[in-house]
Amino acid sequence: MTATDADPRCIIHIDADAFFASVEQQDNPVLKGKPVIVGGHPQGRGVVATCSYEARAYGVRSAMPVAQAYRLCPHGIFIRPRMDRYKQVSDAMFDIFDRYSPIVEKLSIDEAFIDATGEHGVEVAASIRRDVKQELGITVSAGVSYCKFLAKLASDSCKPDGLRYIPREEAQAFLDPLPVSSLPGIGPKTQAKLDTLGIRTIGALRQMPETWFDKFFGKSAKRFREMAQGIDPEPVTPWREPKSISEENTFDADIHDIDELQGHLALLAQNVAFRLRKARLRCRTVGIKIRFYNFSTITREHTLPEPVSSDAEIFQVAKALLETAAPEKPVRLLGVAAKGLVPESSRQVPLFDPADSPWDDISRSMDELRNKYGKPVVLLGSCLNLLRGKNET
DNA sequence: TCTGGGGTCCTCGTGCCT
DNA sequence: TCTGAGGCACGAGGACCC
Repeated sequence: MTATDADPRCIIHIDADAFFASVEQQDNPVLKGKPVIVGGHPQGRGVVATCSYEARAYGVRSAMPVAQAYRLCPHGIFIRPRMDRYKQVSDAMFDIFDRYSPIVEKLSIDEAFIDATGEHGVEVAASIRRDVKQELGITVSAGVSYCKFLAKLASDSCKPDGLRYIPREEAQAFLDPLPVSSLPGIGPKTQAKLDTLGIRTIGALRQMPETWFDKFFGKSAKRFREMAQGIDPEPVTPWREPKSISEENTFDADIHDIDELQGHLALLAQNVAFRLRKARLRCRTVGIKIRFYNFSTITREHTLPEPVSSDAEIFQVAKALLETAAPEKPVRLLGVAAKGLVPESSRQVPLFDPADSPWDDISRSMDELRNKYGKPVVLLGSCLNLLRGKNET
């Protein structure tokens, strides 16, 4: 099969332009036309989440340390992210997508694939762009093609505020000169390895024999070989079950004290457990992540015989893992993850004791209080120790 | 330069069981 | 009883994405 074979699908990829920064500029028109940088504090450890195109003119990029962004653009307007507000605008944007197709795959807060098979894709994409601009005041770029990854490459190539269609007969000519890193799944490490072999473009990659793909990419060989040929049979999938829920925190200053680490761990465990219950899920595996002062990172996890979702049970496992890991170097980041997710109803109930775990009742009561008064109102004992320490300073 | 947070997927090593 | 092969689950870590 080649890119010229019949594939009757029509897929649109929509990607908001500098989403967080655009929302900030829309909410506060004084910011329009100015270099807006959304991310951590300029004197802190954060990175840039998004920046306006005015900031990009100074070399500021996403994922760049904020301190570096500050050096490049000291007169930039640095804003802390307001995720709740971005989520609101995102929901409104997805409501617009839903008007045009029942098959919408959410890739992230500001990006989606829309299956427009049977429609005139370019006209649909143009209408969506117009609606989003009129109703929400932000611009989105759209790519239209017969498969997902080409639709995405199309929208990437016309940013900002553009619309591009890649028909089947032009796919190979479009792909061949692009760098290999344009293919989803080829990041800096794989790109560097390919570079040492002299393979720098998708066209060069496409020329490699099938046996070479098998050896280089292993299990993913078929997918990369097909993508290089403009083939991507992946359907637009409206909903996927989450595989894990995690929360992590980078500290303002590295922490050495184990009690203080446990306090942070309790807060993280509690937030993860709260999100699990909100999603009506339980987890079988609890993991922790520790990143040390020198950026070396370790993970530890433990699988339980029965799935859990209470604050106390998740914290107990996380605490045991932290004790096993016994970090001796200063810690800059701590995280807690819940994996092996199963529906809430899947916990086995003992034959002669129909009651849930005693922690379930406690967690339910805590959730009611949290929902009423906000998250921090009920805290595990270890968190209280942490806050007590903070208040004393 | 100095690296966030929340995810997914893959590979590899190890231990257990048959 | 011992040994090796194969399958499987688990755990750790790397790479990647937005």
